[in-house]
Amino acid sequence: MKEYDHKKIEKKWQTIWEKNGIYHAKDFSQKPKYYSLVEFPYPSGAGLHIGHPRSYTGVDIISRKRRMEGFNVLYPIGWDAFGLPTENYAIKTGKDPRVVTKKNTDTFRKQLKSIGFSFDWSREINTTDPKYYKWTQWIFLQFLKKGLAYKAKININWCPKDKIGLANEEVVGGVCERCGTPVEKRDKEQWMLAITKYAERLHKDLDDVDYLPQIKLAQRNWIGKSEGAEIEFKIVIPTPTPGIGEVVKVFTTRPDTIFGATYLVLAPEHDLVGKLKLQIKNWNEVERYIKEVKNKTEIERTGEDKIKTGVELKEIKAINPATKEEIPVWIADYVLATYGTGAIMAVPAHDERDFEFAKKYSLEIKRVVEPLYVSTEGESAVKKDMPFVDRNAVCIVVRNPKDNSYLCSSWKAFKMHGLITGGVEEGEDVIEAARREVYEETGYKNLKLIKNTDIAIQNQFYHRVKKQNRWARFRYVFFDLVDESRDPISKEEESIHDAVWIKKEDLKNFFTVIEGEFVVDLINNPDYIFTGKGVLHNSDKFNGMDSEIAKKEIIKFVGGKEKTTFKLRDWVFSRQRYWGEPIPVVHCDKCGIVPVPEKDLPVELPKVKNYQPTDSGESPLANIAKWVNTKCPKCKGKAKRETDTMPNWAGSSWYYLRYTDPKNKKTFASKKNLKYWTPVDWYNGGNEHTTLHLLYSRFWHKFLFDLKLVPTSEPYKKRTSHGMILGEGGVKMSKSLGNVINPDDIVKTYGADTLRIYEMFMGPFNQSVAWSTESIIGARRFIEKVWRIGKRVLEKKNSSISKLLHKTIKKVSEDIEGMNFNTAISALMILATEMEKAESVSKEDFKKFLQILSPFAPHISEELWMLLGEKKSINISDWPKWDEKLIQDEEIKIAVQINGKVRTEIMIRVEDDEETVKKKAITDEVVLKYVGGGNIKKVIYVKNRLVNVVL
RNA sequence: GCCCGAGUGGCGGAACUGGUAUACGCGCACGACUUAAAAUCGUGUCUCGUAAGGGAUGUGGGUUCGAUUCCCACCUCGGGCACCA
Repeated sequence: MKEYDHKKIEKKWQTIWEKNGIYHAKDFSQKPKYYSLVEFPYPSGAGLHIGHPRSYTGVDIISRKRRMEGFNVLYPIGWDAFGLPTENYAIKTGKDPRVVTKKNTDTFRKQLKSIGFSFDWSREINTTDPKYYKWTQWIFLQFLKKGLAYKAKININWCPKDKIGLANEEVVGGVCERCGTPVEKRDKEQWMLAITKYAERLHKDLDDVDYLPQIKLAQRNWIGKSEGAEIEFKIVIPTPTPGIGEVVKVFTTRPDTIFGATYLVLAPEHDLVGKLKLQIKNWNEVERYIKEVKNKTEIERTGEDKIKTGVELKEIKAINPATKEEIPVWIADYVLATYGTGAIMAVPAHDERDFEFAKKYSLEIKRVVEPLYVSTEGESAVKKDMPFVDRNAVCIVVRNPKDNSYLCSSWKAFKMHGLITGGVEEGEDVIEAARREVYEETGYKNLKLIKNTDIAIQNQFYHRVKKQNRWARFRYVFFDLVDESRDPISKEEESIHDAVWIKKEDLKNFFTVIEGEFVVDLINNPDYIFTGKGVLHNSDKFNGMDSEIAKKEIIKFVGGKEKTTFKLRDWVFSRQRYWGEPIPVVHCDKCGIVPVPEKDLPVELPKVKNYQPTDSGESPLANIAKWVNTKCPKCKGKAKRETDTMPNWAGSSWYYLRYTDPKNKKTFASKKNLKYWTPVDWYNGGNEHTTLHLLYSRFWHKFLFDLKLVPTSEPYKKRTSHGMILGEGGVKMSKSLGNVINPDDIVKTYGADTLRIYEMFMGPFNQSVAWSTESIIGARRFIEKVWRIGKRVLEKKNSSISKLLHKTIKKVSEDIEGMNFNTAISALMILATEMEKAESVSKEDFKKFLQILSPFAPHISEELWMLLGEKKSINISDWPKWDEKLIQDEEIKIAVQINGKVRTEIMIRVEDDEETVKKKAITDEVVLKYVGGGNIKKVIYVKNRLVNVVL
């Protein structure tokens, strides 16, 4: 047998596999189907990135295993070829994007084939192929028909230098991604897709799919569901005019705080503002502010030090529906026109943003929710079924300004550390009570009042002396010590607790009371804003009510209604670009927007001379009169074609459906094929696509489901993601850093099998890892080791290493399912080393090894498999099963710990019972030495793991 | 600021559900084979200590017979979001 020659072997098998079509998915089969999917690549001019094979190998391994398990597997590939880089290249060089794309996909195809992926190449698709985008356009027309595609004037990102509208993805840190110019806002008519109509279902149906938890979370955050209420505030204007400005609707998630709503804020763009032009006394100022906001750049609006600004609408008031009081009305750009109702009730005491604004403009701050601390442990735990006795109390913060320490109380009878507290008697002033308590408990006399706050907490506990459940409200009062003069305190007080001075930085560790955290926060941050749940206060008949319960009650009380709002916005679906699917509508003066009849699809992209957008920011298509001017399909009169194109998310929103029936001319995919193949069983892709692409395609799928065009409501059963491959040293791989690795070089030097093994071995699949050319050699050595063993097995045959083999079969089988490819390979390496050490290895055992190796390294496995006399490809052989009985050990080594430290090991038989093992352990020489004359307190036995002897 | 993810040898990383920390690989050192080198194989490789023994999983606490794993606080790195009421 010859030396291992990866070039020859890999080329040979790739050719044979292709010729025999062993990776072709059969439409309809007796076998169960399995649809595994990877994100199809964007064929850039730079060629395949070293990161592509990571995801593709991972899913290739799963697909290969499934084939061997008897599934009819669909593992397809194609090209997501519309997009910016190609277009920019065309602008620069004047080359036709079709030609560039053809060249790039040819390169990619060749590269992918050289790595030996088991793709079904007969189903290759390309989003820029008119035969494909005909159906992208067709689906768009269905959206249009159902009223889910519409035109709207919206505020878009505009680059004044490139004179072009930018998608959000093209704005990085407030500047144009391409030229670095600060981005401006501009109103422009755009096509929109009403994804928000599906927000609730996109959110809820995540419950039923098997996505990694982080992916579900990211989707949920992006959709941003929040439940709250819509509440109307009456507007009071000096000269009432019927029909204008009578109410403002606000959206809030905290209706429970409405008694603390001390002003109203409208977004500057809010409808009402213009309507009240004549009523607003300071209209000039208001108008100036609105203009200013409109002209703010993205950087100014969202930049680091975004100080809140706003203007009061003078003479305009609103009525708080809970308190019936008049409150001022403001406009401010911290309120977004596009979220909720574009107006808020501001509750500065319980919202950080409102607080910041209120502080700046000296608006009223009214606290209406107070945190509740309930004692549940120890002697002060609240007794069940016992009524509460209400109590007014005070919590006194006394600071010694000399050393910035605080007066605390330490109880003698039990471990309790807190501040000085005490009850406020009927008719007693709070400050008086506070001074009295400090004096009685500590003897300090000269205190200077710093702040009498309206901050309070509520505390439910059991009073162990008075034997009653207490519900106390502690007001916080701040004093500074004037001098240290002090009177002696009573014997009784002395016996209960000590007064101690604690430095500010030590307070956190000192307090044992459950509200200690609150106290420390309060001392560190006098502007304490409480945004949590609690108990209502200052809220009339709702006082004392739990804030969660109060939400519903108050909505009823003020006549509001429960309302769910989403962060998700409708999808801006048009681009003023050349290299995208033309939006298939025409504009007719008489008939308005008219869809292109389905029989006339596709609307093909015409050839142009110049790919530069026009001066007005229209797509270059607008310059081609011959193409633009057309007949109206309805009235046959003059009409103009829409020149906007679709974003490059369009083609990828449904491509997985096309794979099931890629050549169909009558429909995007036949029902029969869709029924057989969908949903996708396992979809793996990059983290960067967990929000947009995944959400968009789920949206399209649900829409098609509603039209009864696809059989399931979700496209993907399972979704996982892979980590990036970084350059050496953990930095990003980029041309400018010169650390780009070309997969071609690796395949040439080390072989595809080595590349595959290395990429799977280098680290956990879902985590980013740094590339290391130095380390590849390990993967290569492993492959060579396999070759050497194969050579020897061919020459002589013999005994069996079945125990380790079966353990490895189990480990590899399970690890593949969990995408723990690195540990699977580690197990294969251990087995290979053992096989090489063994005197001999039987053919049968080695073949099983080859089978479990084959998904990772298909070429060498196939070569050795055939050399061993097999006639049919290893790829369609049966996945080996492990024998549970063979895996069981009879004797095992377990650890013996003394006080949790491993001191020795003993051999036990697996069938030994606990007593036997413990006896064996405590009579062990080493253990006896440690025990000496001492007592053994306890012996813990963890089955087949260890014995811990506690002395 | 908020939300996710991650911190383990010289390096990439392993450790099931709280149960022998450092598997596997790279690198390094020594040895075998060789005229020699490469390749390959073998041995060793967390750290302090001659040893007995001690100390180590970002830092500091806690729970436990026992913590990389659970809880609390903090630090660093990576990614996402960014006034969403």
